[in-house]
Amino acid sequence: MTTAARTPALPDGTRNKLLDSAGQVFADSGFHAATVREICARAGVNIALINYHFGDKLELYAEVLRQSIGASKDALIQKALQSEAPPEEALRELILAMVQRVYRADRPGWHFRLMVHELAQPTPAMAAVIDETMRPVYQRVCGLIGAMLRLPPDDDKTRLCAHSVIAQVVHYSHARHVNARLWPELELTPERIAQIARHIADFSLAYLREIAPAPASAASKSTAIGRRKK
Amino acid sequence: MTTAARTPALPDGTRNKLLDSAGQVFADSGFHAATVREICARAGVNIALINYHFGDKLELYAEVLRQSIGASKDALIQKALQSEAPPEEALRELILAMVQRVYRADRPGWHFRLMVHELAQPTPAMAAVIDETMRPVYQRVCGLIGAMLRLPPDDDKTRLCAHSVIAQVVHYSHARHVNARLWPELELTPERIAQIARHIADFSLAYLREIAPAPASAASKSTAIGRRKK
DNA sequence: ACAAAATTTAAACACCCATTTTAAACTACT
DNA sequence: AGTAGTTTAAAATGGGTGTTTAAATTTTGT
Repeated sequence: MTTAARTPALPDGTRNKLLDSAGQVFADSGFHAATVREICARAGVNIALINYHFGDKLELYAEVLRQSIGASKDALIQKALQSEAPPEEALRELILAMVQRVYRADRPGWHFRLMVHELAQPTPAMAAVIDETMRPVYQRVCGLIGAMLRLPPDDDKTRLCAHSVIAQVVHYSHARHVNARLWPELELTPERIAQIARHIADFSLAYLREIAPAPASAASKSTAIGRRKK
Repeated sequence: MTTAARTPALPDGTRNKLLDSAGQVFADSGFHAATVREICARAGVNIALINYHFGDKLELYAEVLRQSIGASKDALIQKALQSEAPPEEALRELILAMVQRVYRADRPGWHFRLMVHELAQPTPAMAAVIDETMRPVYQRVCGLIGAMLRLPPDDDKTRLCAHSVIAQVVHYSHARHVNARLWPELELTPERIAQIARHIADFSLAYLREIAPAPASAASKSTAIGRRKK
């Protein structure tokens, strides 16, 4: 009945213009405050097109979110997720990739702003976003930490540590405005970003090494941690 | 013109009922999505009263924010801020106070949810909120960590560590919905909250002790020798 | 007690938004 | 040619919004 959403005939048609402008407007104002008029105006298309292509506003939002998820297949993250390095190094790689991703505001800038809106006012679509973009990273972090602590990935201690690591990373994204006011001198040069990632890794690994059981056999790595035991 | 906002005659009049329900509704939905009808309904008063007492919706919001700032004189936080204990213990106290404050959903819970909305869509009022409610805590954390590391409170390393500590605390508030999905088994009993606070303190102090310079006098703590310098 | 002021009420106002509908053009393709 | 898919424009609808009005009520001052 009426006109259902159809698959796009042209890959660069008004449908994509709609998706792009919708991403910006939703990121600026959130789902509720955003208006289809503003979206269509910024896309330079007619208002009726949004109904023709997507059915209604909510479905458009869901599609934007889906696209945002798809774009979140970040190359750095994917590479870090599949690293074969020992847990400690793999965790360092993953932290660096996450921090760099959080701070890359140039291209797909509105992805993270969308996420902050979702935190404030969750929509039914957020569950999918969490499952598809955050859970893989979360499980990987739990897996790495579990390997270091010789604990199952879903152990309480493992998860608490994983949350501590992730918290430090996303903090620089979620609380960006707060940080900007509390620490205005902090410039986000690439070197600075790398330094932050290194700090988070150092900060976290200190505790993980402290409570990790002593390795059974002498590790091949020259990391030489053995001296401190609680 | 019309009827301007007046000072309340009674400390427990409809004006305060309005302020209270407005705080909840604004925290739930944000400024835009919140409706004056919902606010008045929850307060059990007539719709026109919001105009009579505050002029309009925006002025009501500003008043709520002002009250939220004033009410942030949390007893636990204040006590922890003025602790005379040695830095390590004082930091533990402060972390516990912050975590407990974040998770006390019954009474002043909506302050933080208001903050999340401000993160997503900052209003000019946020700067004042940061200065009056967050900066004192931030400076105290920097001071304590600086004392442990023998570094000035505004040193880069000090601030990075302070951000790491604060990030872990506020993460359980900001990313509450995400955590609820990634770790649904996590129940927030008082014991659990205390455990989380303890974990954050342990997690953080491991690194702080590791890089802290050896105390001049022989202390009970085991100090790491890890000679790390920039 | 009585009048004036403050407060509350119910209803309506005026506006904006999303959605749907209408009808007419434009575009391809057979 | 025609035919179906696509785009445009405009209008109407229905619902929700903040705000206002004018009367009713309560409180206050004297």
